Amino acid sequence: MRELSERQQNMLGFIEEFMADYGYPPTVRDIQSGCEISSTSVVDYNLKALIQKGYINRDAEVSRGLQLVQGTGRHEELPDTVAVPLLGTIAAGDPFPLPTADAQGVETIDLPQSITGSGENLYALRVKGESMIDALIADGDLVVMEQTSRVENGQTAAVRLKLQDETTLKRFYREGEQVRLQPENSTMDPIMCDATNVEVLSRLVAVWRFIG
Amino acid sequence: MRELSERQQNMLGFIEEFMADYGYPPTVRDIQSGCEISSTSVVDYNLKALIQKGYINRDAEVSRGLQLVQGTGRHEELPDTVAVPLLGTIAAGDPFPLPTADAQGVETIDLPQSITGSGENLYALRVKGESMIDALIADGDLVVMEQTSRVENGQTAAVRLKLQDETTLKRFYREGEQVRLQPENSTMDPIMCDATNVEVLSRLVAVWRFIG
DNA sequence: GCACTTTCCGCACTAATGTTCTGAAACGTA
DNA sequence: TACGTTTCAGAACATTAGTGCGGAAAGTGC
Repeated sequence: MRELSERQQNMLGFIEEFMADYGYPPTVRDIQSGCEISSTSVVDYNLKALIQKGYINRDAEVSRGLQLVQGTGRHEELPDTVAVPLLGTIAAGDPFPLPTADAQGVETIDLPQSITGSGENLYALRVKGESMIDALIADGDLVVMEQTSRVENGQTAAVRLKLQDETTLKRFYREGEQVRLQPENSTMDPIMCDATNVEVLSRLVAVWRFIG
Repeated sequence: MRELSERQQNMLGFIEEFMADYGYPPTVRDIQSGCEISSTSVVDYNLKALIQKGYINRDAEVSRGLQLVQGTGRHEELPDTVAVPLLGTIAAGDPFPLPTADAQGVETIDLPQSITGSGENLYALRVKGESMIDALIADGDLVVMEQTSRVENGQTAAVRLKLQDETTLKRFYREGEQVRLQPENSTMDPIMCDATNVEVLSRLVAVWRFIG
């Protein structure tokens, strides 16, 4: 994607604006007057440049035959939501699931992009039972996890205790050679264990409880 | 919005399809061949009918000068998200806020339409402090409420105890002349009180906890 | 300066395209 | 059947609008 001259930027902006206003693309002469260009052939010349550089498509001999190429505009709308795969349920005692290669036909849930960001490495699980009540997560809640092996102190993570072969969701604090795993619920006591015994599986990104 | 003849329905469908395919509207002759119509004047005639009936707009003497009128199409996409007003914070002891007439400039949060439904009467509050820990709601959580005075048994609602002048968020069970208010956290005891002393303010629809 | 490329200009040409006119067919109603 | 309205047909017309050509201006590297 090469750079655009000032005139080409003007034209591209005008085309975007025009299409938003009118719902159909401008003619060569619309662009000419809109961008104060002295000749239609100059518009044609720069439209060809825009095609060459991959910003628009154009159907020959078709009036208003312009199409904006997706992903190049400055004023494009981002999709409102990201589809996050819902990989199943997590129940007390179950090993914490990890995302597998995207199987087709997996159920997904839509989450606002403003919250999920890019949605990379995210997956969701439905919580079954009271196993996470100490993390203020109830039966039926939806938890959104990000698969990662690195968490910051104070973040909530799904961790596996290797020796005990247990998986649990706790706040994670590295304290020297030790790791402190702190339940969300302040009335419960933290667990201390050796850092080598702790494997971080994923990070809690969000909890979504929806009451019909 | 009057009814359309078969030909007009065909034409409208063709226009929608064409615009989805090409990104710009069809010409009169595109419609003519696409709908197998024998004359451009017939297309023109029926376009005028579609304008008359409110399905499209048309700019005179402008090639491809068609615009679909919003809200009339069969294949239109619904918006992905609903903007729910974020009316402020709720802290321990505060009276539970109720939505006021839509003040302009209120911050909003986008929630997926699949979850919120129409979004009628919904508003959101940021939870401050541990006041709702017994409802499994943590500091910083976002609660989505629906303003209503009617709740079903077992739903979680914001209720005001008139005599005590207290507001609280509990599961609501009507039991004859009494109301049982049950904390979400099963280790805590329910409150029983007289039905006349309980005013339902709003219903908990969702809890959203997001960890940066 | 000189050669070369990029960009611009004005204009003319022609295809694309909306519009209109006359009349006919189809349809409903008295 | 007679009449008015709606819809369709075919053709011609008038703009609209894309394209191409010769040449000029502006920038670039030697």
